[in-house]
Amino acid sequence: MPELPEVEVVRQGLEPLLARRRIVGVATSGLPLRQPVPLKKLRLLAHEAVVTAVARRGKFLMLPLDNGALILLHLGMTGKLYPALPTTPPRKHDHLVLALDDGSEIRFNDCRRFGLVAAYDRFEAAAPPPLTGLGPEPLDEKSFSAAYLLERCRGRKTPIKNLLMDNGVVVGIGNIYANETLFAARVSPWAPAGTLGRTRIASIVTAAREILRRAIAAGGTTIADFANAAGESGYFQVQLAVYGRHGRPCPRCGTTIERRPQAGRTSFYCRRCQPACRQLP
DNA sequence: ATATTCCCCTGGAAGC
DNA sequence: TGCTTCCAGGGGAATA
Repeated sequence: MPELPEVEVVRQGLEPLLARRRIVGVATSGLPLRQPVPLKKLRLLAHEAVVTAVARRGKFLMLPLDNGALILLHLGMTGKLYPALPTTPPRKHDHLVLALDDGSEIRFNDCRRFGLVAAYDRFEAAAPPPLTGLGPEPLDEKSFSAAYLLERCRGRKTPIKNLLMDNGVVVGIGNIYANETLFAARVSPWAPAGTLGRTRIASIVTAAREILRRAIAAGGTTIADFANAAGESGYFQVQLAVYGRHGRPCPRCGTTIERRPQAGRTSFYCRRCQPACRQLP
């Protein structure tokens, strides 16, 4: 569920609770997430170590430790992080508990278990496998530029939406924000990437950045159950133009929003604002 | 190499 | 009311 804005909102909420805290205990549910949770390695690397920061790369949360090690978290579709006291009753689907030196705990809860908890020692931490090969951060104007995206699209027949959701091209854009970005840029999700000219590509880059920024400012998008570190919902969903709005009027032209499957996910679009085959510069 | 298809898992909503 | 089916913000492996 969480895309870049939601992960960033979690990061912001988690930082004051976790940064500069010493980890004094680690516990897990024993159930595997996307991969098994490396309890022994976590205990070896994290016990009595201080979390120096709460950082983000794409949809990954990074907890660098003062001994050079790194804990990596990914929320998958349903991952949540919440603070608790040792006396707080555990919730169903808690899979990791970090006990801190101030007597509090940070718990990782993930109903569908598509999330990830990984740990890397000081030598591995420079290039943890899940982070290698990731594309630029979309909010970084230098690395995620029109020139960059144009180059990545060149010669590609794959639909632009698939490419936008490819974390090797640009990180953090999932199904919601890919749909919203393409609507804002007036580009069909099925447009072959290589057919888009500089103007369209530039609109996509600009629209993506603008929408992600606004979503972060709104606390993220809560469709079913996204919550920040304080357990609060986001409210960007009220600003969504097309995602989940099939059968309702396009906010720009009034045409009924349609939905169609695309590459295993659902695309929402306005057929009038985002005509399928339009060659533009 | 590149592009769909399926699968991991649980639970809520919609359909009958 | 109760049962069944479908669907979901991600990502990677297995197929074409």
